[in-house]
Amino acid sequence: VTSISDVARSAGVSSATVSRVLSGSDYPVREETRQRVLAAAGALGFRPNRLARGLVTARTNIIAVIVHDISDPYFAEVVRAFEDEARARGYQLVISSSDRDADRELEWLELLLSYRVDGVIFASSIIEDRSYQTRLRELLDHYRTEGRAVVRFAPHLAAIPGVTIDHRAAAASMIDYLLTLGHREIGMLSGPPDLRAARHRLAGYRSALEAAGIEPLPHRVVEAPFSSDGGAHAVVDLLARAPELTAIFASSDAMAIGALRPLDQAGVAVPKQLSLAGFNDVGLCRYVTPPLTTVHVPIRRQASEVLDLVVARLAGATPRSRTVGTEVVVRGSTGPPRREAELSAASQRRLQRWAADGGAP
Amino acid sequence: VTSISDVARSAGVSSATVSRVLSGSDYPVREETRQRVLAAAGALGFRPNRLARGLVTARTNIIAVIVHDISDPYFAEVVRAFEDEARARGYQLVISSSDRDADRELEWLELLLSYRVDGVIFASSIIEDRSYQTRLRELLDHYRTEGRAVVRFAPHLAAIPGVTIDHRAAAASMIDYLLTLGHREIGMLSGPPDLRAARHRLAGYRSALEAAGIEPLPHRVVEAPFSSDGGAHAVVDLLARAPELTAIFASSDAMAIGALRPLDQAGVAVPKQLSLAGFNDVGLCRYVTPPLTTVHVPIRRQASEVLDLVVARLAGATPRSRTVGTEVVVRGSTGPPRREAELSAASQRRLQRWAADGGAP
DNA sequence: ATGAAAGCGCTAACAC
DNA sequence: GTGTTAGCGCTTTCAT
Repeated sequence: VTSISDVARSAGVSSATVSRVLSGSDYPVREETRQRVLAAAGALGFRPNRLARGLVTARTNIIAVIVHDISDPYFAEVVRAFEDEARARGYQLVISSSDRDADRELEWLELLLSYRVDGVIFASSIIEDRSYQTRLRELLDHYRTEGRAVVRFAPHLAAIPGVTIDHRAAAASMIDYLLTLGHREIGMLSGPPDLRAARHRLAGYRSALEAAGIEPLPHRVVEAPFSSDGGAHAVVDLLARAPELTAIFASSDAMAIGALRPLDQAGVAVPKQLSLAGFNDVGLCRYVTPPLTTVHVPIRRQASEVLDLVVARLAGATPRSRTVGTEVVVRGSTGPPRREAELSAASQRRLQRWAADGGAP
Repeated sequence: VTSISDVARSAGVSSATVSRVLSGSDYPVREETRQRVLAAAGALGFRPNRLARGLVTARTNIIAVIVHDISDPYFAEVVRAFEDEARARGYQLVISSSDRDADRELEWLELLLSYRVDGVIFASSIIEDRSYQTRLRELLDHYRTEGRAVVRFAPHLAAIPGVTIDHRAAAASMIDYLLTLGHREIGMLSGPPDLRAARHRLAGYRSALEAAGIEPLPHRVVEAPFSSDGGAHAVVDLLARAPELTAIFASSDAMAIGALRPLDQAGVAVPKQLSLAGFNDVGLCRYVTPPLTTVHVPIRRQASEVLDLVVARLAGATPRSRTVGTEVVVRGSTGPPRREAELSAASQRRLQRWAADGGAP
């Protein structure tokens, strides 16, 4: 209701002076005048209108982050990290779940552009879809020409600068660890094949096995959504196809945690009869039973560096992409392989029954 | 880069006409003219500047939601629900984690006001702090006079319309259920006492016990943060003080899930030796071991109704608050009480040791 | 049905 | 060091 000219009148100065004081400009203003403005603004409870400011400066101090699904614990942690880092740099965060829906994501990017957000962070892996990528490139051109920052936190368009992990190497490191434990029959709960991150992790699984002289058998991999539900159903499928497995690497912690449920129900002891590992190291890994061995991803550091890239881009620099390291965190869900060649027939039956019962707890 | 006047020129009409066509106004425009405008806008790839629009209409189509911590699985689900509901109504969502920090929350409210968000949803329980509440009321007055919507999803200022659950009754219903199972020594892992939701749940616990003729003993309640970490440490404390407990009601699922860890480590079988129940029914409850008995909260419905309130407020109505029901969901973490009076000395020692080891998994 | 013009609240030249 | 003024891109009277 109260505008800059009200403050100006009240302080007996021009609106330009008020703006210079209140916008944090480094324009010289006499100390006494400055105090008068500040006092008037305080007395009037003045809040500058950010829309008006954004309209003239073409900067909003808003950064958008696009994730697949904010309700996924991993993304929730990621968003939180971004929020803290953004705040520390004076930016606000807008979030959006794309649900891995290409159209929705594009629609969002257009909308964000019309809100003149300063930058967009892709925290979700790129969707492998031709027409999406073409449209995407067009939009990104708009962002570029307007001097807005586009940065990636996940494997996305290579042209976008970003701070990512090496999903392939990270997955391979976990497989290497399982090999060290003595496992040879290792299966994988892979993520959605249209997501680059999922494909990279799968590639890491395969290459690590090959490097150890083990053929990566197709029936030992099953694809599912990155969710607990996905993991729960997928593990039943996988063990039906490949009862010889002594270890399973899940492409996400959520999947691994989901897999624990039917295994527990069917009396398959983890890690005694079957080792299970996840990916991401969400906070929850420490709290499930057994605590989950997983690939630790340094989310906060990654987020911090991503924000640095955003700031650099906005300052006109052309920063280079970086990769941050991951490491295997050993907890209770992995151990040496069991001696028997196959999971007991009884366990297998119980697993099937669990699935037949609709996966009830 | 391209503005409404570019479109106007290209279509051979005035910018007013373009605005009328593109802003979805119901102002009459000849069909042929409308088509010409649409074609020109399409050809130019025109995106209206939302800041400019917001500056004149004083509406941004942005709704802010304030939660305590987006990385908490419960709030992550809540935010997701809001996101979907907001999108369905043509609004965008800005989120903010207040971390239960009064100053930060107030700062946010000011900032949101300066961004001219159409509404604010308090998804987090009010902080019991005098000076905070005074400042809060002032700010809310600003929101009111500017015709912006402020709605609550959690127990907050009673003056704010909202859709909430009855935390007291919900907690009592869980205690009633435990009583039905035969428990008499029931403890509680309560949340932060400065949060109204936590206090309401505690009150429900007490009143349910009293109604059953059981004195609610103070040493059977321990307060902790709503997190898994909080629950893990608190359960150790609680059982040290009250080894006679046969059941524990945790004020949040995260706490309950956290509590499972030390219990498992110490060999305290859940529910055989100790029943454990949570609150909220986050997706994860189904996947922990054992699956968690908890109070189901209809988040999506609640979120949907909250958005309805927001829309109603923005339309000038003064909708009334509503309460939605909750229900006890029985899963595997609760059962009849054990026969022994106390937890075994060995278990107690192991619990202590777990804590002494720094709560390592 | 359409256009001209006056702002919305702010910043950024430019003048003094 | 301070004030004047011209927009930023849009919506909205008010004419016509």
